[in-house]
Amino acid sequence: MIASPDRTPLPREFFDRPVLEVAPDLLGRLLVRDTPDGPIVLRLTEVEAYDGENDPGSHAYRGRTARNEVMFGAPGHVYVYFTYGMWFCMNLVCGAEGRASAVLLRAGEIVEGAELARTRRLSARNDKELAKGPARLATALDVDRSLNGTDACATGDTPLRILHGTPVDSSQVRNGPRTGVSGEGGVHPWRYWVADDPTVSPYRAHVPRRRRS
DNA sequence: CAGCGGATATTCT
DNA sequence: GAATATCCGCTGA
Repeated sequence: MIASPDRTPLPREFFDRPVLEVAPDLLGRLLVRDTPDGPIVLRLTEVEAYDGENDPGSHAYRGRTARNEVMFGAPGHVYVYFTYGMWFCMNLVCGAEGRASAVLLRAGEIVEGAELARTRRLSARNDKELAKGPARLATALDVDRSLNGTDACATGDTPLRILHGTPVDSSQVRNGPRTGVSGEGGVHPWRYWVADDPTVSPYRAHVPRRRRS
């Protein structure tokens, strides 16, 4: 008998810990996105840790900028960035305020509201692909710049909240190199995923691509 | 299935 | 000016 997922919110203290502790602990948690048409609920299956100013792969590595400002703020808030000219990706800020670490939400399983997610993910060939990859996840949950800086731990009127769900047993957590991270930052095995889960994205090493003339 | 290149704009150097 | 925490569609096996 499997216990049903715990639908109570994760407290802010959950995020106020070192990011390498928080990241694997996020697997199996539930993200609730309230849209005008109804809620979409996602079970997290793949995440990546970025450890502030010490981490060459982190957006915060070269200090505070307009883009990464939210990373330097309080834990439990949402950091959204825009990349490759087309895509949004979302993170949850971790550690004490000023630590500038965050967890990139890379993939998950839509457990409720799949019909709503499908309307934005028309290229997905099946429901397992709806949120298989960080930009796909953000697209499926209708996450864009407007959610940057919002509080995922706030009670009440928030567009996005995170719930306890059912944490994944450590025996089922795998880890390996981060995806698409260039240079020295690529060496850290700070990508975490649920073993054998079909919604986890395929690993791709970073490939620098020159802009066409 | 793998490999490739195009799309696209913000961000930082 | 160059790189990017990516995805998609096409090609060839």
